[in-house]
Amino acid sequence: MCIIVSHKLMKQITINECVEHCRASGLRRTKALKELLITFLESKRPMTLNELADSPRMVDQCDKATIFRLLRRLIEHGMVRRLGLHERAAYFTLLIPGSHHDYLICTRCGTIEQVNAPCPVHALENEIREKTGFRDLYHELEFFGICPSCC
Amino acid sequence: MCIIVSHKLMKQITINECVEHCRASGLRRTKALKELLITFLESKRPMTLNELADSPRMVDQCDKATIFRLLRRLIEHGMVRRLGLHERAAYFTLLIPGSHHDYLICTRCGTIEQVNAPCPVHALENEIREKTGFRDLYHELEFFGICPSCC
DNA sequence: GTAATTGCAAATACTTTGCCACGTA
DNA sequence: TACGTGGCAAAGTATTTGCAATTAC
Repeated sequence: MCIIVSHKLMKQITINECVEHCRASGLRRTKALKELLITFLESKRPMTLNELADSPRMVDQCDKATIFRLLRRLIEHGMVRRLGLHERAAYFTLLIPGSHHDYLICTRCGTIEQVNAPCPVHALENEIREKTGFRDLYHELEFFGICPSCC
Repeated sequence: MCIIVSHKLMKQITINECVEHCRASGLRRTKALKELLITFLESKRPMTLNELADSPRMVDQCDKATIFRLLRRLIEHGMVRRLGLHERAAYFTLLIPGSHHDYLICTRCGTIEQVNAPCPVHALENEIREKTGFRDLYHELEFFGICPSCC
């Protein structure tokens, strides 16, 4: 069995899988849905609503509100995730030297608490610093889930 | 030497240190600044602008615009950090089963790229799942820094 | 035919700035 | 006194919704 698959073919497979998954979830097979999925698969990094709407595939193709509602449906069906711990608003944190914290957030009630455990990413951070040449490196680590009270 | 310090005293020390640090950076010793720092130190978790403005210490005390500008100054002086990889807008990402990525973001030019290394937090994630009873746990990990092109 | 989806425009919400008064150094 | 800071109000930008028209099934 051949495990060497062209990226194009791979993408094609994944797109069809994605569309089928959406169909199975009750979504309709619309052009906007397919184009959005392709845009995501081609991007390799998280995208904002504006970036999605302005991408070559979607501009002049469908309204920003449509993409917004598509994203919402895809999130509801677990196919898309909205990054970060914000509900619209930005979060700020005080930086105390020598004090780093990771957070555990309930996606249902929104509670944010500190994780009281040694942060396991320092080694990777050092590796990245050495290999990429990035300066002033730091990281953010958040765990999300449904807390016992909300289960 | 006594290492047992009351939380209240500890906080007092930290607040004074913070205020002094601000003074050394050229900021003025205003009431709003001190109240904001105390609010942060009392919260133990990241806060939004609205949360800060509505907190008991700050409500009816100073304007939201004032807090906004204070936060901006504190960020400029490296005493506060704004969480997440957003410049105002939310980021979305497609969820492909079995595919997890961490990201490396340049805080100067905004470039976002995938980190091609095994993610080191699975063990901690399992530990959190067992110890806290959170369900449907997942995590986000981002590294921030200044990329070689921007240095 | 029916129900989901879309476009357009309007409403919300969060963020940011202008301007002048005020307080800190 | 001089300049950073504050309050208030308005502007700017992102998100979200209402409704009628359209499209997928």
